[in-house]
Amino acid sequence: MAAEPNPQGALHFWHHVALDTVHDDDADLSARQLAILLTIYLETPPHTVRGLAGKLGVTKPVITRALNTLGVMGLCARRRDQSDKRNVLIRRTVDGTLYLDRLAANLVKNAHRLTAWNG
Amino acid sequence: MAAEPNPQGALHFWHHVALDTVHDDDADLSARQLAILLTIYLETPPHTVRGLAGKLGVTKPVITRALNTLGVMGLCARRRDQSDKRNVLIRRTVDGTLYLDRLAANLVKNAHRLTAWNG
DNA sequence: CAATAATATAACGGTACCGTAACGAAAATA
DNA sequence: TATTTTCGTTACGGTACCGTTATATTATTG
Repeated sequence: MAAEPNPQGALHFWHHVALDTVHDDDADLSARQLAILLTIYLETPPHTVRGLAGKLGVTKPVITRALNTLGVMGLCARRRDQSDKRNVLIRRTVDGTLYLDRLAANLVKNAHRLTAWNG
Repeated sequence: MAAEPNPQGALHFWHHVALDTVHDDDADLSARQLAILLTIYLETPPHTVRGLAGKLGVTKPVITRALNTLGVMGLCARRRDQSDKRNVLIRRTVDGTLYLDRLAANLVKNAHRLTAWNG
């Protein structure tokens, strides 16, 4: 097998990850929602609506709506910033951590396909 | 750096890929649509609505709607099966190939993050 | 204190998805 | 030939997203 990731392997990798994601319908997040969720969990706090909107290059209502959905799913939570009450700070949750743990496991499980010359 | 893919690296990898995907809004495909597209391009033809529905574990109208969207985007095309005119066969297109080429390049570009111990 | 700016959200119209159910066309079967 | 089965699509009601615009709340500035 090849040692380096290659385009063909990358597509097979993505294919299996996507099939797993679709199959065990954990939560059908859009690309934007997932990008927001990962930003919250991987980048250093604090996270605000404005900050997330700027980082993703979308408008603020997009972030508000995504946080509504993610909040209902229990994947993150909101809290008023007490030092500047215009701000809303986004907190992580246990369920969100578990969700990303499952996603990470799915990725690691399929990672070997990246370097395969065919699949 | 670590030699093996690990959960933390996997999430950072996915984060960068998602941000790239959101930023250059090539086409905002859902997880299902992308799974369908990859199945069409990576698995051996012929592909039918029923076959795709079974493989992804979804209903046929889901496939029909996804093919409508992918067709409008030019990422795949439909053709009547002349030997059994109830069937619709899904064909690949040049634009679909180019789209997946870009996706693969994005994945390969970020693949090194999978094995990083932190990001 | 009054006026302005900044923040997040709500409201609006439009679009697209979902699952279920019904439908027409074609094939298989009796 | 008449009936049943299979296949893909359409229709329906419901939900959620999008971008734009307007609003309420809070800070800041004059």
